[in-house]
Amino acid sequence: MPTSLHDAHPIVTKLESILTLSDEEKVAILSLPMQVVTLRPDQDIVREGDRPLRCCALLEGFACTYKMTPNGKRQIMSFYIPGDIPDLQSLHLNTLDNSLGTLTSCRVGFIQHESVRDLCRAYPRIAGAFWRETLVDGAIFREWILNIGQREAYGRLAHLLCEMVTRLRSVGLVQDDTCNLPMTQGELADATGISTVHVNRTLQDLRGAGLINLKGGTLQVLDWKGLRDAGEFHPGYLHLVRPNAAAA
Amino acid sequence: MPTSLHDAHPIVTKLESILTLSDEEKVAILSLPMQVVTLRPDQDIVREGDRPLRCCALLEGFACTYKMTPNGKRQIMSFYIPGDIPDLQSLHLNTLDNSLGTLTSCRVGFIQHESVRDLCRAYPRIAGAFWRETLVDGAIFREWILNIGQREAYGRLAHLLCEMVTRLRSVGLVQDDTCNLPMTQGELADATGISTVHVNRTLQDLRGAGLINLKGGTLQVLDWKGLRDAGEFHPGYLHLVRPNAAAA
DNA sequence: CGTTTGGTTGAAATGTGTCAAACTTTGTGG
DNA sequence: CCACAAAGTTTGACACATTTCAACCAAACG
Repeated sequence: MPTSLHDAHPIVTKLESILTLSDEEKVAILSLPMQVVTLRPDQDIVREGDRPLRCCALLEGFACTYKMTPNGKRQIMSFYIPGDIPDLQSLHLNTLDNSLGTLTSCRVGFIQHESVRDLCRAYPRIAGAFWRETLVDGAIFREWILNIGQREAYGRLAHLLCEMVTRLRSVGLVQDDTCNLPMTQGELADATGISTVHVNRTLQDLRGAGLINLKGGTLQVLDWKGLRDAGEFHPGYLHLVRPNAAAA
Repeated sequence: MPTSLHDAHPIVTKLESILTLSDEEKVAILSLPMQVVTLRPDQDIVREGDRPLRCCALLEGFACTYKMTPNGKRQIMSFYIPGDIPDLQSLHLNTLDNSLGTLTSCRVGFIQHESVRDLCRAYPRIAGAFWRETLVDGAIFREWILNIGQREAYGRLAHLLCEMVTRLRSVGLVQDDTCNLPMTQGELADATGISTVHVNRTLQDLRGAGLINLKGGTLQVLDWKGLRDAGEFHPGYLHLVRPNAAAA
């Protein structure tokens, strides 16, 4: 629940799910000069090898980072939801080592690196908050390594669904165990390192077990405990401030 | 090649492989109060769930971060070599979401979080350097996700070996295409998400193809170009300042 | 020198990938 | 609003990379 008008802004909501900000800090963040753009689905925002001079804040929609292998295989490294700043790392890493693309239609806000740097200089706690946000990203990458490396398809997909629901819930995008989850089975496949066909069969298994209802871009969790157990999901790695809000 | 005496210190060598530091900054880093300890192989330094008040700098030896699944499977997320600060993230993430353990006997230096914070306050560029170091860690995690998710065993191991050689070379630990690589096949298995048995067979394939010579904890690269191609290895994601020093 | 740890081998079991086709939904232009 | 195209989902049969189990061998170590 928003405690003030400012909380309505996705970036602040997200930062507040990770730590607490003073009103002055919130205002400072909201005053960042930002160029807001609407993008269509399946569009690249930045590409591997680019040397961007700005960051991209996701305001509405779903996006992902990915890399291609020489043989044309794609690995999705991370899904991004409203409030995330998927390429915050470009602030310190000059050359992007992955591409960032939309999954759905997206509203994004571009912020010049210089503006972010100024903000960080003026408000060291905000600098820490941004740093922390990139560290949580890293924690999610680590969990994905475990997920892909050690779990078979069934648990792997269950875990991914748990993570998405938990993250969406933390920014208020889950109602009644139901949320928007618009990625295609092919995209789920590229994220989990499973073939599209097998994702399809495994989702049927999850449905058959009465855990979920996933259709037409909408996910309904029918049995949270069951899904959590299937994916051995423990939300600690997301480092949320209010983990209670995460557990259904 | 060390350009001054200070470069002899692993932490500075490492930071300088990622960016350039002024002499004053180097001195400041070297003046950090540090408790140096020698640890035995296969010892935990910190564990998942801990809330450490200090960071751990690896001065000598090999270490790794890992997580266990409830069924006792282990996933190694990252290998660490001299100069790395494996749990720098704990500066901003209070609860550790992975364990950190030694692979070999290690010399490590513990630095209080407060000392690091003071240093970051006094030298914003160093704060940026540390931030950058955690971002490079994140970039490596992303590459591992791709490696585990999209490549089969042969390429996966080749890629891992390329990465280790490149990182070791960047801190001066490779001579004549030969370096210390003391992890067991079981550890390579846990890092790549392959069974130990299959790691064994795949290493034999790599040897049979004339790419490497790995025995008794020593790796010799016989055909760098061949190994690089097998693993589709491109070192960009390591964000090294002198990428030339990386290519053999 | 025995014990432990790590490496190697073979055979059988299996989860997952591949290929190819059909079906369903979504989106769009006439 | 229908018709068509495009995109996404579902299905079946088969191939295969990798796992598992179990045993044996080699090296390291106290």
